Amino acid sequence: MRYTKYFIPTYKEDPSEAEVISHKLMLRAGMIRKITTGIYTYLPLGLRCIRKVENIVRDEMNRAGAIELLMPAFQPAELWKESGRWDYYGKELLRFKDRYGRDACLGPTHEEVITAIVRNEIHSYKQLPVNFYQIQTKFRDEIRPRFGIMRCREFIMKDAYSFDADEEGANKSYEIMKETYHRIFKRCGFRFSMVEADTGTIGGSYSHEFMVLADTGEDQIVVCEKCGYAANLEKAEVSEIAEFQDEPELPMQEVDTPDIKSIEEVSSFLNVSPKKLVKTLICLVDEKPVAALVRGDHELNEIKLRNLFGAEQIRLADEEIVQEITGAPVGFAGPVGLKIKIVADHSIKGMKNFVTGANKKDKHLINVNIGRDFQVDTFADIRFITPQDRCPRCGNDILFKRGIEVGHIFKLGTKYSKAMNATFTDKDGKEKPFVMGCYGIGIGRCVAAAIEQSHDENGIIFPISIAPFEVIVLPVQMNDADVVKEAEKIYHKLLEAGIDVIIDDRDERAGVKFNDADLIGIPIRVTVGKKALKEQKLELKLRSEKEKELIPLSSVPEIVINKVKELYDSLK
RNA sequence: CGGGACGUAGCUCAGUCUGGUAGAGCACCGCCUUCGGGAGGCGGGGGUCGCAGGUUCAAAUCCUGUCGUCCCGACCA
Repeated sequence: MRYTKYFIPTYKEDPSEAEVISHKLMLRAGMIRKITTGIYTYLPLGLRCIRKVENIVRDEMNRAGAIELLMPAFQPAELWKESGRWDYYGKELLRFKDRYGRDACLGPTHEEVITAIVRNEIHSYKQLPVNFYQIQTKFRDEIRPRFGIMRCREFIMKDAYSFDADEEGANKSYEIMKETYHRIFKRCGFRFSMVEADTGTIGGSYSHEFMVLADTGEDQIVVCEKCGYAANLEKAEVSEIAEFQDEPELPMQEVDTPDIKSIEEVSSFLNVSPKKLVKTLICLVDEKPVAALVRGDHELNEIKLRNLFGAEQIRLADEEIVQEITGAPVGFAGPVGLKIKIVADHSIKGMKNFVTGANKKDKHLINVNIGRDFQVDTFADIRFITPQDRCPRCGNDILFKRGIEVGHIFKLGTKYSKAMNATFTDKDGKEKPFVMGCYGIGIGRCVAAAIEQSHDENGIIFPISIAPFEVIVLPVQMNDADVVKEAEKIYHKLLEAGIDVIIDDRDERAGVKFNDADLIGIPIRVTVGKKALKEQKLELKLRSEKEKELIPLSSVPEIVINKVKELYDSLK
């Protein structure tokens, strides 16, 4: 490719619309441009990176035996009503009516469509297992799109769906995808971690996320370096440690706490540690009120609570409902005398003489005790893990890290096949629902994550596997015929060798070219300058390293080709 | 949906408080010089100041509304 025949509109300054580094750099490098909130054009350079990631993904999916197809983005509402997600998915599903007034949506994911296809086309266990995948544009009307293409409303995703005859087969398919994902992300040059995750709106029995480790990541993950346990913060289990406090139960007492509501306020007003407080949160679990109890210094994990009840929706009750249930304004709720179901975190079990709200305005209770003053219906793990907690598997220290979710795999089981009546005939002649799995990779997000993970003050440092070009040939003096001639020669030799090379043939000053080459992150730079040329030499520089190397003109293109190979090998 | 910030040239921003001829740098076009880390000179083009009302002799500037953008949160995954 010739720079002058291509289109790479770079910016010198950070655009005001961007906050995080990958977003800034993608705009500056001329990779993407915003059309409206969460909607982007991939400019030629950005598209090249997208295609490189796609090709890695395609290559590895094919190797794993998955079969590529392409489903429509346009999806009729009927399918979503069959699966039950038309009502459940919420506003994130981009809905519309066609000219006849029929409900439809733009697909945020394709469980419904693939299940509809498979139930019509696959009828025998002999055709199983099978794994279909596609690389396609998805639509999710995110409530708050941000960070450029990291979280946007229209994005390219690889999604795959496996169908098996039984649990065992489904587990095998899941394991194959796990392995495949490790290979893919390795080839993308990521430092990443696979973590246990919640299944969210996709549903199913269990799932893992693949997180690229980066400080700016949206997700918090918890890892144990000793045993390898790793989980999304919201999923991370808390081990049931019962710290029984050995003290006599004191008489419960009501105290005045005028306008003292928050944990901090109560704690300092009564001069007790937040660990002596119990928070009572009134939640609506599928619209039924439940009181959730956690220690003052802990946070309720609503997802755990939702999963405990197997509920679809959960939310904190608003002021009116709290008033109705507790008889007091928000801030004074307590378990004593409550008529609704009470769920308490394990950490409450051993507490004695703690503080709670009194269900009266401006009153709290001190020296409250379980069993004597109120009953707990269920003890469960319903809080977020904290850095003070131990690894739920091995009991060692845990670390908190941040990550960018680039892949997510789900064991779906028969959730969709049952709901949509997708069955096959098994060996024994019986009709059975397919056991499914689904597997996603955010293609664009991979590009953003790569930048987030690897950049410096001059710009992007792409791993060679997803860089827009592998090599840039940079003639320094465009007014020197020899320099231009040699640069052209090298460019053509590399092209012939099958290298993805660009020559910066612009009549620009050297500084401009160097800065652009650094900004867009081309891994290998071959600089042709008249000084070195006099000695029959060229300069070779890796974007990832500071040092330059002079190489003999006669050794090109071999040295460069070897360098390319070397960089690829480092990603295996 | 709540809180905050912002909207002036392609980009980054000044000017708004205190109303009075719409600016700078970069980018773009032409000429000259320069040529290994975002060059310099001279000349030039480009903006209904987000939009709509209002106040005023006069509005980028003050008031009201509205749209859009970004950040934080809620929500969602």
